[in-house]
Amino acid sequence: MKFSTKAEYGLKAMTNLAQCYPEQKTIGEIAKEENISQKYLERLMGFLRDGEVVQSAKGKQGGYTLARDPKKIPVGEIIELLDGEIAPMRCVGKFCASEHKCPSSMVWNKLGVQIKKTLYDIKLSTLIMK
Amino acid sequence: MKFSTKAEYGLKAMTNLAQCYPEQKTIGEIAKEENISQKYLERLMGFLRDGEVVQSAKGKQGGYTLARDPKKIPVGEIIELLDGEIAPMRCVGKFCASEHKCPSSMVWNKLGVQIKKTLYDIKLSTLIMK
DNA sequence: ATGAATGTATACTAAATTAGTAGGTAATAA
DNA sequence: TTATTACCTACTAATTTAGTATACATTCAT
Repeated sequence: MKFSTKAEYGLKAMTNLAQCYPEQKTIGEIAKEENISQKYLERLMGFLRDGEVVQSAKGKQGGYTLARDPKKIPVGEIIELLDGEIAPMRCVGKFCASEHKCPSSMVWNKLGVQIKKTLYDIKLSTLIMK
Repeated sequence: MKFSTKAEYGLKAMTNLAQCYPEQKTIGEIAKEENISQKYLERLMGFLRDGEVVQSAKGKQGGYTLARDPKKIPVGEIIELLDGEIAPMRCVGKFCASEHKCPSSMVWNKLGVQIKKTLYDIKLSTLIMK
């Protein structure tokens, strides 16, 4: 199990923005500093904006800022916006032929809850502490 | 972030074996009960055997058993054997152009440690408790 | 010994996902 | 009115995942 670069890039961009919060920055600046393809980052920022963890300003002098204080942005939220739901339980429901009698049906549930909790307990602010 | 079916199938097989521990079972039985392609599972079990979390007996009357008590098998170990290292820090070293000055260089470290801890704290035995 | 049942190994293929590119449109401040 | 920025959609390349095919090796029961 690992993170996609989507989540990696997204988190990098978010920690970058957290470090200048509440100032704004352009995608170009972030992409350069974090060594990410600007075009690709543009798309990723779209997901983060739709998820309301960042706010954007269009036009000249435009850019991005965090939508709230880094203390109130859980890392799990960022990851889910980019990578989809954390630790989904695929064996449940139609995927599980034995319909809820699958011997492992509770596995993903227990596991998912714990991982989710871990990732939601870590806040963006924690990641930029020195 | 999610689990691959590799990890899912592997964990299913392991919890299945945990439920009959210390008895053994054939790959065929496990594959049928868990609704997994037998051929594919054969390959996955190879990784688990190499990682010494299961033991195999060849030939007629052969099969698989857990290599140790389910209380002593962390879920994280199983997942790493199948999916590779958990939460690797891709921005470190050669992947990071700014060489250790990358503003997010500590992100994956902190995050990886926590996730790893969570997954290593959950034991196989926990997953089969009713 | 022999044969059936089991695990082991390797190579191949198909499908899905990820990562990235290309080329444009829309909005805004100077 | 122009430069700068965000925003949008379609396309492509690369990688990974999932699964199949085929053959071989080992062991037990008879």
